[in-house]
Amino acid sequence: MGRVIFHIDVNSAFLSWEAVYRLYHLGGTLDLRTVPSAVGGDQEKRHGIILAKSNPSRKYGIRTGETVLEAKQKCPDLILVPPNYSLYDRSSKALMKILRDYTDRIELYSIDEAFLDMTGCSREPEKTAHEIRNRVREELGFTVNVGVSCNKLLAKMASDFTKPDRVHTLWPREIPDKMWPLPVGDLFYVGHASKRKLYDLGIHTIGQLAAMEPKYLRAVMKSHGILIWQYAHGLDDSPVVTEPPLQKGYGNSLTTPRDVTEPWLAKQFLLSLAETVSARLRADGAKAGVVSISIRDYNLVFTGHQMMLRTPTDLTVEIHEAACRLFDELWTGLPIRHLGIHTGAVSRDGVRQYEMFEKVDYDKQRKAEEAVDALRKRYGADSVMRACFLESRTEPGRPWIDHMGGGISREKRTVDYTRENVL
DNA sequence: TCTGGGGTCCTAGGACCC
DNA sequence: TCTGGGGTCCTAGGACCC
Repeated sequence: MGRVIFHIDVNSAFLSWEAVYRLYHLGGTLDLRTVPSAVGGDQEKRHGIILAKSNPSRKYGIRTGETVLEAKQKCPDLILVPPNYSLYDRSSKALMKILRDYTDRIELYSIDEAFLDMTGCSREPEKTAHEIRNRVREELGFTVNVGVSCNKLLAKMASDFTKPDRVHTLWPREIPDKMWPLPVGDLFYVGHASKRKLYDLGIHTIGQLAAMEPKYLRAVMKSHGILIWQYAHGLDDSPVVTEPPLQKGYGNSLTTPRDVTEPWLAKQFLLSLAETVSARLRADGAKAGVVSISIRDYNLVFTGHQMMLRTPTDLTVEIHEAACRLFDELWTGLPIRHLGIHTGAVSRDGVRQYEMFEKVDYDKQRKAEEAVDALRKRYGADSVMRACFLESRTEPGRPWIDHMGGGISREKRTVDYTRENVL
């Protein structure tokens, strides 16, 4: 007996959730979904890309990922709203709660997508799919597409057919009719680079890809060639994974409001990033054995540098120290647009190996950072702040570093808990 | 055209070991 | 001075997803 897999996909998730919020929680009268509108980042802070768009804005050729500026040029009347991640989190949880009424074999694929393993359910799959679709619309106010098939790949391809508020099947026998005529770039895991390679080979549709000799694809595209060839035939036996796998790494990165040319300022941004990364490590009881940084310069050229730590750590100070060393080794002096810290080689054994000559007293430092974590959890991220951030905030001519504190007031409590480690 | 931020996996090359 | 082959670890970079 074959499997039955659903893929649930929220239509224009960020935008729909904002639209519903404005209608039902703020009592607004305009439904953003009915006019050209989009969720986009703040241009002032150089975060200006389109994250989600309404259906009517499709007519203007607005695409997800393009700059807010481009979108505005295409449609001057475009209504832009800022992202609201806590709203998305709540909306996602409400959706998942409904889905759990149908099965507990759910894989949360992303904030707005899930796979359901419906194998063995007595009801007809399409009927259940329509019930889910209707319930989400009626109870939550936004719409979903449901893709129905026998594996995750086909279910996902199916949910991407016509939108919104639709159920589509893509059973294996339907592949030639429903999937093979599609442009090859629509296939899962055929991104920009693969698409270009395939076009160079004269492959424009999924059907043409399916007709290729897999050995040939392997020669051109390595193992990825085999993967997408299998996908073009609808082959996928990956299971619906209920338990989220342990995270392999923790990272934070940011586009600075303006290009950074001074090392001290770059290192201050790195401190801010080290704080959030290490707080997440501590919250998960994890330690990182590798620290890496990335720099994107004003020409948008990406570079990275990494190092192994002698001892895995979850301390802000140690991750920051490593990041600064890497920065000094990597930075060529070009103005910086984007900075990132990523950690890897994560261990979760809960013990700290002590070195012969510890630079910092781990236990003492760990307690201090833990105390700050607790305060921030209770009173908000801005409740505790390093003195260096306060000072730089008030330094004349640098008001733009503001965002690092999220706009704190000077009256708020500040604890400089690692004076000696501040730059 | 002037591109955010969070991840995962794969590959190639160099260092090093036997 | 020149020379093999196999294996592991580390790093850089690319590709993909949302």
